[in-house]
Amino acid sequence: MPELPEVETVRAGLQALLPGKIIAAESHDWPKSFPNSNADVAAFLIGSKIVQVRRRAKVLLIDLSSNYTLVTHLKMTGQLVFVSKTVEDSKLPNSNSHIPYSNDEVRFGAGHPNDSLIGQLPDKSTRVTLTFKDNSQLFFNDQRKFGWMKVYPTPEVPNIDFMVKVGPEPLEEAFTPQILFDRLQRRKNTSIKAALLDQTVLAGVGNIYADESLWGAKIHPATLVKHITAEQVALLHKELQFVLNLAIEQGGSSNHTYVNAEGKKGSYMHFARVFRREGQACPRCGAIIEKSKVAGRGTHTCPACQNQR
DNA sequence: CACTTGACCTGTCCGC
DNA sequence: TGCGGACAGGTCAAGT
Repeated sequence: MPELPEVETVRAGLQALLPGKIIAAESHDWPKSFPNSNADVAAFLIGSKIVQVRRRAKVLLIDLSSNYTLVTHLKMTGQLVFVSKTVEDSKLPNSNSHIPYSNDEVRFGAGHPNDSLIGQLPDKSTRVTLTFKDNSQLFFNDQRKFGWMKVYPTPEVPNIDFMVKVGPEPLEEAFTPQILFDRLQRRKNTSIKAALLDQTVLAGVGNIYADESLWGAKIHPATLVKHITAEQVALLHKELQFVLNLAIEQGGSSNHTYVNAEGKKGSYMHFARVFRREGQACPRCGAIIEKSKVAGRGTHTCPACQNQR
């Protein structure tokens, strides 16, 4: 589910709330969602304080005072929900209120199947629960169970296989059009869409922003990398940064309502030009947007202004 | 090595 | 209302 902008939105929100929290307990109901052993958890998590929340590619890194890091991948349907229960249900002015929590509750991530469950966590999709010393909680919900949380010694994080292989961050200054061109050369004989989705080429791009940036650059997603010119790559570089920055500004994309730390909803889908807009008019040329399959993924294109070679 | 496909899971939607 | 199949914002392990 989440791509770079969504994970970055989650990171910023958690960074504003978690530092200083002390972990009092951890529980999980699905071993693959939290593969570390209970003994490890007790030793590395319990009693440690959250120092900071970082991000690399689509991975969240929660650094702890114990010099361990909680590494989290949300995959398709993962979300992190922070709940600070500062008002007891019984103390609410109206005890029948359907708003059992204070405004401190913040829900991060997109795609939760039922937003009415706010205030009723843990729920069916809750895989991991962290309870802090002040009784606030962090829930890792993940309907499809693809995501995971693992604990690593902080100094070893850069040596995790994924971290070693993952490509450059597309929004860092060091990321130039030339670097994008060079990185793409390792996937010369595949489609540009498959190359963009390959995290070893470039970090953080997924299905939405691949389609959106390729539309911006007027490149058909099925175009082979070897047929794309340096000029096209330069334009794609620009469009990637534009789309990712806009999405971060909008708090990410979501088809279900959610709010980030500032109380804003993720509204990039409002700005999407092709993604999930099949059957509608291309905002650039008016042709009808089509949906097909490229690199095994649902792919949205304008048949008129995205040329294929 | 590079590329493609299937697997990992649950839930929803759509056609019969 | 039920059932089968396709599909969903991601990554691995296999296969060719």
